[in-house]
Amino acid sequence: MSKTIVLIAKNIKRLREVKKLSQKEICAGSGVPQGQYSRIENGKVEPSVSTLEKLAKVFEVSIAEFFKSSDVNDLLNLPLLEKIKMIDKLGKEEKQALFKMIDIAIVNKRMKDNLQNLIDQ
Amino acid sequence: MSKTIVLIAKNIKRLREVKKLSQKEICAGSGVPQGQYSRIENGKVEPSVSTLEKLAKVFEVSIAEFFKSSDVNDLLNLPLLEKIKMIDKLGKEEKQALFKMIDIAIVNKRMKDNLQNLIDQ
DNA sequence: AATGTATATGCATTTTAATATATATTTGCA
DNA sequence: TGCAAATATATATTAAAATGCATATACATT
Repeated sequence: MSKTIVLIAKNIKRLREVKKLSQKEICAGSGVPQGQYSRIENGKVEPSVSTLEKLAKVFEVSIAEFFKSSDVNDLLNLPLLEKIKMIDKLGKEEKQALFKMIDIAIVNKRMKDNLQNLIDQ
Repeated sequence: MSKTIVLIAKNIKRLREVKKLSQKEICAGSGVPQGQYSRIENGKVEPSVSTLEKLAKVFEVSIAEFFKSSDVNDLLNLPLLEKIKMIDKLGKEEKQALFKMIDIAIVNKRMKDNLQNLIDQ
């Protein structure tokens, strides 16, 4: 039982529960047969990308959402962790200043990426 | 040719180029045969989750990375929930400006609707 | 307990990715 | 240009998901 399949399974089940929908409804909206959907929610199969695509549509999320982990242990392996820990030790003002800079960086990066894409097309 | 496959293909190719590695090297590190890897980079196949898992490992990223788009059109088409999440990441000023614009839009719409009602009567 | 609804499982068939292998094609460079 | 490495493609085989369908099991409501 792969870690990733379990992760996908949990995320999909959680999303369905958040929306308070039955499997039947998800299946009607996505075209995925109920039997197969059940197997996916229970991590019995490795759903294909096209299946995930259909499900992402009814859940109104990006497929990336299915792969996001909220498990601390997974985050522990990220190289970023050390940095985050250090940020956490900073004072209130330093932290706020840092976060603002991060935000600006993100926005700028996204704008740059988008511009680049437009140029490339 | 599904949009998602192309997205995955582009992301994987980009990641490899960033790392300046050959397909051969990626394949040695991941266990994915070179032929198959080539097909993936060219959007000829829909890679399975377990294949993506292997690749994510050598690229040192989360699988979610493969599904992220920096295309403006895709950002515009993101499901509402995703958009809200992105808004949430914006800086204070950007957020306030955005909310003001949304308010104005709503007010305008309401005025238009009311006018229409008066006309219809 | 009985009934209806939701979810899980079983099974045969179809479809498609993964693989191994070989080979063709492109690309970079001396 | 010509060679070598990198990348793309071809084919046959294997493995696993998708599907349709049937049915079993769990869950709730009266």
